Amino acid sequence: MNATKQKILIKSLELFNNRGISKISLRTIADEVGISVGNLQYHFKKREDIIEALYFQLVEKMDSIFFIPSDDLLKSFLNISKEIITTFFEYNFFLLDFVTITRKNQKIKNHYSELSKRREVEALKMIAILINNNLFREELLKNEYRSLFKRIEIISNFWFSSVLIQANDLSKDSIQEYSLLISQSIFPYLTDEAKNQYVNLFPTELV
Amino acid sequence: MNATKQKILIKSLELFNNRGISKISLRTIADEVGISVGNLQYHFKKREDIIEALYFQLVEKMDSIFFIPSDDLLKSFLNISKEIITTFFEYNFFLLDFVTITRKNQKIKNHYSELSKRREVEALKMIAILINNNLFREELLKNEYRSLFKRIEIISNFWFSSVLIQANDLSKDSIQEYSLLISQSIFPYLTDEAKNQYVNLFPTELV
DNA sequence: ATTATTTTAGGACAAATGTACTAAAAATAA
DNA sequence: TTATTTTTAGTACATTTGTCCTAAAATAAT
Repeated sequence: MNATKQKILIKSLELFNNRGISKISLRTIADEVGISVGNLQYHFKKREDIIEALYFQLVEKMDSIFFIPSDDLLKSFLNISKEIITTFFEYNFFLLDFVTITRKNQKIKNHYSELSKRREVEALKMIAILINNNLFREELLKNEYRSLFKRIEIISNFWFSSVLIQANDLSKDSIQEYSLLISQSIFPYLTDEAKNQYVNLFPTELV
Repeated sequence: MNATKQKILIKSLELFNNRGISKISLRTIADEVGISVGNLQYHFKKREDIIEALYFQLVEKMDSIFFIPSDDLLKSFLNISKEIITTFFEYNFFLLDFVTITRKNQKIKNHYSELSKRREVEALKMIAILINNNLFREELLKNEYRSLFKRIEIISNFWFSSVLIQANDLSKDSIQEYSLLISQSIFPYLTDEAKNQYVNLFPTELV
């Protein structure tokens, strides 16, 4: 990719993350990159194009997460959510303005919607395997694991927001806290055998 | 309260909910109410004042939820989250722009932050009672119930957003779906006795 | 009835923003 | 070297927005 285009994306991401998407005008970006607005618009005709480009960067990174191999089933399942949050962190502006962005950009909205459906299928397949391996218990309620997935999805998408509505900045430290929030939500569904494995993975977490 | 002031708040709430806070200018509100912008500003000096007024309306309604008495401990615990979501629904604009609003308005941010802390204490007290009554099991992990509270808080605050980033409108029907999401997240922490009660409360939910 | 106060309307302003347009400069191809 | 294409800068414009200000109208107080 063109060097200027690259620089624009990097700087935009930084500015969006730090000050919020609505605070960043094209002039601000151009100034920070050290180019003219005219030039900026040569590379990205519409402001929305920058956001779209960043979105698809994010999606690409997210996709790669699901291909990290591991022989330890439970461990890799627990790790995925942490990986997701870490990647989201790099693009947190997007999650902080998730509603605003999808409200304005039908393309992103549709794409995300499809993505989310695919993720759900993948996750449920993974859980089915975990049940087969006697690591997750059987469902006791209807769609119990679909519910679990939905909850994890919401928390992954919005924990940044939930931090920021109270705190004044987004520290990387809180990733640990929030990935624990998700791990703990999985714990009750584990079989006794898997609970032992869990305790080995998070030894400090036992009461 | 002054009649005009009342009308402004009602209309603003409606407009904010339907079109998103950022799409609604003072002119739009004035037009819809049928008054001049000058008059609008006589009643609310700053745009922010309207939002603040609506926020404190919401808080007042939320407070009343926690005083609904019930003799059935588990039932009332499960009902609270549904009540919260129903009330949030009336003010959904607020949750959809939670980050933007708190980013701009330190007063609301501080107030919400304190509120959230108080709610956590209340919730944990309630759970302690439920444990004493043999309805919830003991904690197996450190801060397990604090985590549970946090998750429920995030889901309550952001499920609107999570619906809207995929769907095009916010239907009242989905309240049922999302309150179930929360109930189900509580289920694994119940004692066998309480699980029976749960199944009686949601008979269709059994696998 | 008059005076004072509250409420309303309407216009004006300054600032910000996305975008369109033109022309110069730089890089590349012929 | 010349011609062509790509990249850059700078300006201008239309629109929107929150807020301010003044004066008229309506209401309340005396």
